[in-house]
Amino acid sequence: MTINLRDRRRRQTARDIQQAALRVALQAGYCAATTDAIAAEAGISPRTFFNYYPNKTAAVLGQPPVLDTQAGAWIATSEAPLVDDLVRLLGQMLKDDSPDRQTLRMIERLIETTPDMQILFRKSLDAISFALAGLLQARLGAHRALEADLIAAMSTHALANGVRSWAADEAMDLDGVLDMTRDQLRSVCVLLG
Amino acid sequence: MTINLRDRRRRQTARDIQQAALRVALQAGYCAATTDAIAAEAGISPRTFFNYYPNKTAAVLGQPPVLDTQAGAWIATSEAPLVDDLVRLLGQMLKDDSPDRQTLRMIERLIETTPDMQILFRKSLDAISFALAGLLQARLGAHRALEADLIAAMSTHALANGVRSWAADEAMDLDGVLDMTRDQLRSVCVLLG
DNA sequence: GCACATTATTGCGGACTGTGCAATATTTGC
DNA sequence: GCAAATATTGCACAGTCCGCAATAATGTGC
Repeated sequence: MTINLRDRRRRQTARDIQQAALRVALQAGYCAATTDAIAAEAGISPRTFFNYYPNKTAAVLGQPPVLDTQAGAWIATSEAPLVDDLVRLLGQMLKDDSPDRQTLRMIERLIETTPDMQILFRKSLDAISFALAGLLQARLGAHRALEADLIAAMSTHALANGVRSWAADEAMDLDGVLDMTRDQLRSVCVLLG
Repeated sequence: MTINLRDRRRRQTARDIQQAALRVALQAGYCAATTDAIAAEAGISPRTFFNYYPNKTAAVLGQPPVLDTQAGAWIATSEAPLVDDLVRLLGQMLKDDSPDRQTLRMIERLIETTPDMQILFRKSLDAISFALAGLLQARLGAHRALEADLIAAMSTHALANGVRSWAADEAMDLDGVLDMTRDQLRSVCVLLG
């Protein structure tokens, strides 16, 4: 149990720091929220803050979901329609992550007051996009590398749109996010002819 | 001539600083390239550096092309296929910008050594994506806001792919970039079914 | 329980970024 | 050439982030 217990504590502390960061940032504004103030709010030393997060942005956004490329390798050989496979894969990831609505709402509010945060939010999803692009390239072939990249970027983008709606709408569940993601991708295809 | 002359000097200095920044970053690595070193290389004081660029990233990437929403408003009412209109609009912007192959190549090389730069490169194109999303929403309607966002993101992404190929391939011209952009968008539609 | 190994926390010092301000230099309009 | 506008610079300062070493906390084996 030793490792798990420590890890659990670590994750809890990381979450506490994120909550503190969001509270301070929402109250004082993102730029005015110094790492010192966040550390104070979280009840840790300024130095410890950087043991948990490399920078202020990471602390505010927390750890984004991770796309497990091992567990998603099936997509390379699947013969189901691509959109369905994409949504299935992203759904797998989303449920592993089980995001916290309250936290996401605070992030939402912060983005409203600090539009620059939106770019940082997207950036935090780039790791997913990159991993997904790799999987898609395995499916589509190296000659479709650029397209794989585009589809990956658009899919994570669509998922992010869905998650933001989910955070705002109490009545929505995670499957609703996936439905929304699928709808967006299909609509784009139709619109682009 | 007064304003134009000063402006020309300003733009030239900005370009000089960018070149200096790229030289230093390529030689020492992006992280190790301090703003002081860049200023020294450009022959200006460290303080003057920040009169031209808000930060090191901006200096390295230079000013990205700007999508003129006035000149692109026609897309809202056009009845041509969307892909064609998108490519036409982006082509208009690209030709206004007349990018410098040599500079882009240095950026390319920098991205190769510092993969994080790729994210920053994309981020520098977000302003285009945002402007384009606005135009597309005018065409598609507010109920398609999410899709407009997705199409805008994917289009600028595809254009960036094209420009990077153009920088690498001496035989390619700007129309080739646009052809590539169109091909990518079409392929994505086909692949997504 | 007890000593031990591992890990977490903290303080300190330092390099770097970015900004405001005021002094100085340069350019421009007349 | 003179006065106004603009650009450059030095200086001081707040803030970010990291390396290092000392200290505290926690889990392991006995």
